[in-house]
Amino acid sequence: MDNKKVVTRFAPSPTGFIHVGNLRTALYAYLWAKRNNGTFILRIEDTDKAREVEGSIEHIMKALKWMGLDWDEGPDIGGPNAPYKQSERLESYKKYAQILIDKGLAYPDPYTQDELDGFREKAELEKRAFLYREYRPETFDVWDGTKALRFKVPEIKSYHWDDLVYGDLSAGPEALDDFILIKTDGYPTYNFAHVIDDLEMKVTHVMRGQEFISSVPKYLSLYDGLGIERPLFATLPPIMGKDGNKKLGKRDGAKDVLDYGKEGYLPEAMMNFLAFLGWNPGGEKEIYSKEELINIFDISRIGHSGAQWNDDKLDWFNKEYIKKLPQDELKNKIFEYLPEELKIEKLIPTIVDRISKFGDIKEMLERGELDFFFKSPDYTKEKLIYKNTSPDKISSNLKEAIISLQKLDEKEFSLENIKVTLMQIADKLENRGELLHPVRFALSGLDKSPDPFTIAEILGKNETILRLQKAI
RNA sequence: GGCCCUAUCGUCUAACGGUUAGGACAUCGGCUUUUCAAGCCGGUAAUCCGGGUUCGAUUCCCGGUAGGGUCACCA
Repeated sequence: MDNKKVVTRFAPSPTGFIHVGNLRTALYAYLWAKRNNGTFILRIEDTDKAREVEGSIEHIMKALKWMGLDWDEGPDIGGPNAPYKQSERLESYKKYAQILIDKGLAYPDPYTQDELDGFREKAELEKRAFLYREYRPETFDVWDGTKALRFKVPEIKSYHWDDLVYGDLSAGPEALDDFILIKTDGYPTYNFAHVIDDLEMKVTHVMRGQEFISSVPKYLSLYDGLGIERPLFATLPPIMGKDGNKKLGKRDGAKDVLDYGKEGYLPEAMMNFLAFLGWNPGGEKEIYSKEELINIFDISRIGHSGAQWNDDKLDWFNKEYIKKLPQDELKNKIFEYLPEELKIEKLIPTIVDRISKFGDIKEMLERGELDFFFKSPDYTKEKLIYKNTSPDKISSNLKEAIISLQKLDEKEFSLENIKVTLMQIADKLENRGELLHPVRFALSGLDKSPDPFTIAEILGKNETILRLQKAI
């Protein structure tokens, strides 16, 4: 096993978008493959034709690409073990099904759906798990494809196995049953298909969520029945919803991965955040680039307990990554969310300080926080007054400010110079607010706004002077 | 109900028998040029409970409790 090239796979079913829980599974599989210079496979598990949603394969691929999880083999690019869609691998499943039939380990299910429902209902009434194998027929018909093909569990026993994350895992014989290999529609079940595919695609590490633990004995009995070597298992702890009481799932509002992109989250931030949801390299560093994650990711440090989804922490990660963005990239990103008249470079620092994701810009605009730039402020005289200062005093302060600012020429009208100029006046006052507040208000007309120096710099000399004169 | 998994601040986690139980997010307080934001500094806050094992348990074992998962011709 040690010398084998590491092969991992992400195997979604095309039933819609993938959410962040799915994405973390993909991320871990990706990181582990890359860490070991191995292969990361994308395989589409489209065996449930009823639930299939059109366009989801493209959607899923788009989501993986968004976060930079490129696959080495997949339905679009092919690979040595193509095809990578289960619906195109029916011959393989048939072949292995025949092997099982020949071994006497597979048989057609003689019961109707109603009969099965009856058995299940009975078990439920008796408050015990339903086990099909208790109804296994004595003699098997020849399978002609019109009935579902079931696996005959070779040996009913407790299974113990080793998991790379959880260590020793076990399940009682109740977990073992004659599950369906091939459905009446001719497609295999996940239980059967994934085992065959993993074998043929030489997958070495199967990484999947905790919800599969109780199914593992079924797979183990199938590996045994087939007489094939099984891969290594790495079980991932669940991601819980915001309330922390349920596994994250679509029906509880788990969002489409691509929606995070639309809201202005950076893929690097999402990757970093997701990597840390259930895994931690130890130590106190938290910001890790993709390359760093690849170098340090270790299956054995994946946690065992469910982690609650936390938007605040994601926002924090995102802000950290926004701050690290190169100027031109930052500018492009921000301008994407800005109307034409506000695509002003001077505005960028003011915006960056006030957002954690680019989508927040939309809300800033809605709240009118940037109105000062293109609208001449509209306010009542009283708003200019600072505490108990008299209107006359305010006026004379503003006049002094204008005179001083006039001395700066256009070129000198920088944040630093404006600040020095205004502070010189303000410091002579009993209260700095007697100047700073009216100036800020005259320029912005807003109760909450950036500081007066910043606004003045953004507006430029002419507009600043104009608004101050108007205020007087 | 059977089977299985889990349990450290509100949240994500570190500490793989000996620490004043560490960090981050959130929260609270302070500072910085009035407001807002950002930034900086600081505070509050945790080993689920009960038994063992041990000189010593967050750490190992058992039992409870709580939470989660699973028992499909879904994956």
